[in-house]
Amino acid sequence: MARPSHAKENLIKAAHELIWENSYGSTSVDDICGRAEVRKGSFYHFFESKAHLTLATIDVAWAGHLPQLNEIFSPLVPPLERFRRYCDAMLVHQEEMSAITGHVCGCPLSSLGCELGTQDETIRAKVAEIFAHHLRFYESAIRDAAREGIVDGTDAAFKASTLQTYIQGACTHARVLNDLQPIRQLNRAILTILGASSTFASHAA
Amino acid sequence: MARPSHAKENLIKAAHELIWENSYGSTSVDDICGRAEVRKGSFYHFFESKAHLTLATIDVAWAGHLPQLNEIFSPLVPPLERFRRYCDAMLVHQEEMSAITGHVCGCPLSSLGCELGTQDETIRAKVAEIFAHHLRFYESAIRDAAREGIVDGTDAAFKASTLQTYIQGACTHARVLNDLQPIRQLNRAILTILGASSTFASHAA
DNA sequence: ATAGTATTTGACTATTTAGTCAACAACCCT
DNA sequence: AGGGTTGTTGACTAAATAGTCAAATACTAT
Repeated sequence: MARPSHAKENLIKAAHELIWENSYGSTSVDDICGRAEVRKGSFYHFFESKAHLTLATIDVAWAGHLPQLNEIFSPLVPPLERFRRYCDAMLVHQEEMSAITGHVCGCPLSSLGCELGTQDETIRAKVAEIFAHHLRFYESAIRDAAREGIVDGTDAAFKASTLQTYIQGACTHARVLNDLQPIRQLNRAILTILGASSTFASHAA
Repeated sequence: MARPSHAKENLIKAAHELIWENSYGSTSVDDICGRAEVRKGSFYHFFESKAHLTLATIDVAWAGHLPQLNEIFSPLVPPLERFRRYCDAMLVHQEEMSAITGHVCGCPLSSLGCELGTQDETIRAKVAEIFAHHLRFYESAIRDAAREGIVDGTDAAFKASTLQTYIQGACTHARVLNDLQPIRQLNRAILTILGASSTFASHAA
């Protein structure tokens, strides 16, 4: 071992920020190196290519996100409150990014997956895999809610995937409209989709 | 007047296809010229830049789409059937593109708006404007359905925007998963969101 | 202290990219 | 028929881009 370095993590952080704020296509290796304050030689010391760095970026982001998901979707939390907290956290996150960048940025994974979905199969598959993980959180919350009689439990899998589609739509839509409204309405829409009355919702919360 | 030409429309068609199939960022002016079989000088004779061509592409696509929307969402069509036809048309469209390209391509407007939302305000605004038009179709269908007692009519605007968010999510999600499933489930999910029982749905259809 | 290893650097190449331009060609109108 | 206008062409520039590499450097472990 020799010479400790923050270059690798700086590059990952810079890439994550730039791609999220702008796009994969408009973010050059030079841009990433510039923000990370790392020279290009170091970039290629740590990563084979921009695509490889992007994969690492996804891994690191997911590793950082999972503990939060585990906390929010903990079986100890009442099921509808899990969604409420999830939506709250997302709104806070989006508001922060919006304040920093001046734009609503949406979901980095979703935007990236959409942009590269037809072009880079490795990245597409990784994004899809992480979405599959999310689905399990939703599904188990729906089943728990069904057990408590708060929502109809038939076809929890369909409901979960409907929720996921909706959540992804809210992020995309917010970015396109440059307006946080779709994310503000997220929890309400989720309750609508689940067929849980808002009375129930405030009851659960 | 002099010298009739298909160059302009060829360029618009090529740009639309390439950007939809791949992405804005990965589609170069040379790519577009190549597919359109038009030389670069002609490109810049008709368009100031790639962004300007893209704007024209959106305009042309929307002009071509509007008549179909008017037909599908005609007040003469029973309201829930409008959505059913809309979903059917979308699925057919997506299946065609998927067969041609080998990938699920999603909604060109949505993908483009998402990719450029934070970068090109002109394009973002135009995409948002077209989405606003769509919203009116949804909203009027919901109101008509409410008048017939098929769905709850309180807050039709919220329901319409929820639908739009969902539809956009389905397109994005289908692209990311490279799977038509979210689009196949679209109509069912729309009925769920509207709170119309599937019995009602098949009744209306 | 120093040997070994991981990291850093900046200068380098080759390719792709957007965009320009002056000369040329085809068509319409009169 | 031929003048004016519009469209076409290909060669051009300048900038951006991904990626390479050999030499230098700084740390760690012994």
